[in-house]
Amino acid sequence: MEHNLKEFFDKTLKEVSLDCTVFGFHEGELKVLLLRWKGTDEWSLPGGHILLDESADDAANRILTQRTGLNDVYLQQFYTFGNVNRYVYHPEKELLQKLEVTFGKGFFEGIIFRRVVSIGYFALVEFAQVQPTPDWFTDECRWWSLADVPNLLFDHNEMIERALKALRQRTRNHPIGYNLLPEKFTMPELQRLYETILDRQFDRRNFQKLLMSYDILERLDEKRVGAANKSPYLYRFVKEKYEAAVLEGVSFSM
Amino acid sequence: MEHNLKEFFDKTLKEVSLDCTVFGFHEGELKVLLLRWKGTDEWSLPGGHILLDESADDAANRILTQRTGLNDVYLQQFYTFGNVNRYVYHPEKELLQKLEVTFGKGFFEGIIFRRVVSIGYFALVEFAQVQPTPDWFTDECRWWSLADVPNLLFDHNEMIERALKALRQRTRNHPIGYNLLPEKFTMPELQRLYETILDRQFDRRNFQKLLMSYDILERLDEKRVGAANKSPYLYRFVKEKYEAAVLEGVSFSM
DNA sequence: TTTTCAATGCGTAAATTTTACACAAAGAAA
DNA sequence: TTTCTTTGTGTAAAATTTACGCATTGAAAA
Repeated sequence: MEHNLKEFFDKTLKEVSLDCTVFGFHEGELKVLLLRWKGTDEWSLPGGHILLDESADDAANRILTQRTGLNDVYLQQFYTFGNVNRYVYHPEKELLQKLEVTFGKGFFEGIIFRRVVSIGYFALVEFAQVQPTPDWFTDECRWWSLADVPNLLFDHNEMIERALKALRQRTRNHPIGYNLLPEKFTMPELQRLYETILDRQFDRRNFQKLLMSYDILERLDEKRVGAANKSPYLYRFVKEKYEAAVLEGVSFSM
Repeated sequence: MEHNLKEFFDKTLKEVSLDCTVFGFHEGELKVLLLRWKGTDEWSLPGGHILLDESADDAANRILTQRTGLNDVYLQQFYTFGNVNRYVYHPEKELLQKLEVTFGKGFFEGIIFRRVVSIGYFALVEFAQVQPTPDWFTDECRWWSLADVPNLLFDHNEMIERALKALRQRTRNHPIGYNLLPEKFTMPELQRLYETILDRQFDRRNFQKLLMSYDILERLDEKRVGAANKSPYLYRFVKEKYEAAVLEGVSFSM
């Protein structure tokens, strides 16, 4: 490098992309949004490239909006994936052949399937609000239960694993739920969310005590009716207090 | 994008770099390694590009070795900087002019000073072991006390801030010190390290109790002599136990 | 209509963890 | 020899976290 700058520069990496692990919570399970590539059975995370006049965060937001129809979702960068072999974990060659049947021979020449560095984001969204929308490379976009996620393209299984770790980390230091639950919810539902994310059980009374101590929840005069048991109260986050707690951080110490 | 893939692709970002915040600990202060650009008074973090056959981590290690002479330093990726304006925080234009005096007009054309995404790493090194070494763009490399760091080029001040936050976060969840202290050290020295990183004071007795509870330290039969006070014992990390604690994590709960 | 069953609402005591705190001894410098 | 700074050491109080049981509700089943 020291002797020929331009020569060195030609030997350096010239691509960045970005991939999002979109978490939703439904029927007591964490879900992630996956895309099926055109003419194949291969799935991957939603992702894309950064435009020249766009920050990485803007790009993540744009891509998220395109895939979910939602505008203001919680988005957090958690890791940048820069392994040399991150594109050869899985049978991409066959994938490329299948894709060329759909898109035409040589279509991807020098465009995709070169090695790139990818910035990993995770998003938290309200499951019911999402309109899963495939992109130009894919013809299906749908939720998968975390437990059922198949072998994904590239290093996307590792991405989900790391995203989950980052989500757990965040859950231990910040309030969570405003982004994943509907406006009104019961205390047991909130507890189930925490239990699902952290993969542990908590004592009902201690959980309620701790969450109420954050002073971000308001108990409503409504109850959820319909189930074969005592009707639980509905709660709602007090937005300003919740946001203050997000900024300050809280310790979920169970 | 949906209609012309290649056209879209031309509008996307094509550069990645990487910058390292190298932390050392000396005379009770945290230090960072900075580089002064040739023919200027402008300083920046050490950084560089990723080679085509290299992972991001490998690149960080290579760059670190080049700047410090050290081989196995603790390195951790903490954030990827992707703001649109990350190259226009500071007066780069004048910088470019000054650099062209040194390097020749047009030398950097299309090579540096375009917008790039940069992966931020921080490194922890043993201060006394480092041989600060400038790179091809710079003619000085030296330690700066964190408190004295000047206005840096690009978004490097923000990088250091975030690196410090990440270091604090790590210090709260993992043992630290093996990477920053010499082989043998006293308990008060270790305490000062923690106090410096976390910017707080701790009670001597409680600190010792907590650190010893991690079961990663061995008290030697030696003492540090020379100071005008009672000679403190020397301690050393038990490597295997330290590494186990790094993997498992410990909570620094003071 | 009555009974059953699963889930909810609610408070206190025990255990653990964290914090606060003081005095005697060492060793160089004055 | 005295002074001064820093070290080594343990216990009690406070705060936090964990454990735990019973009466009530409401739909479903009998």
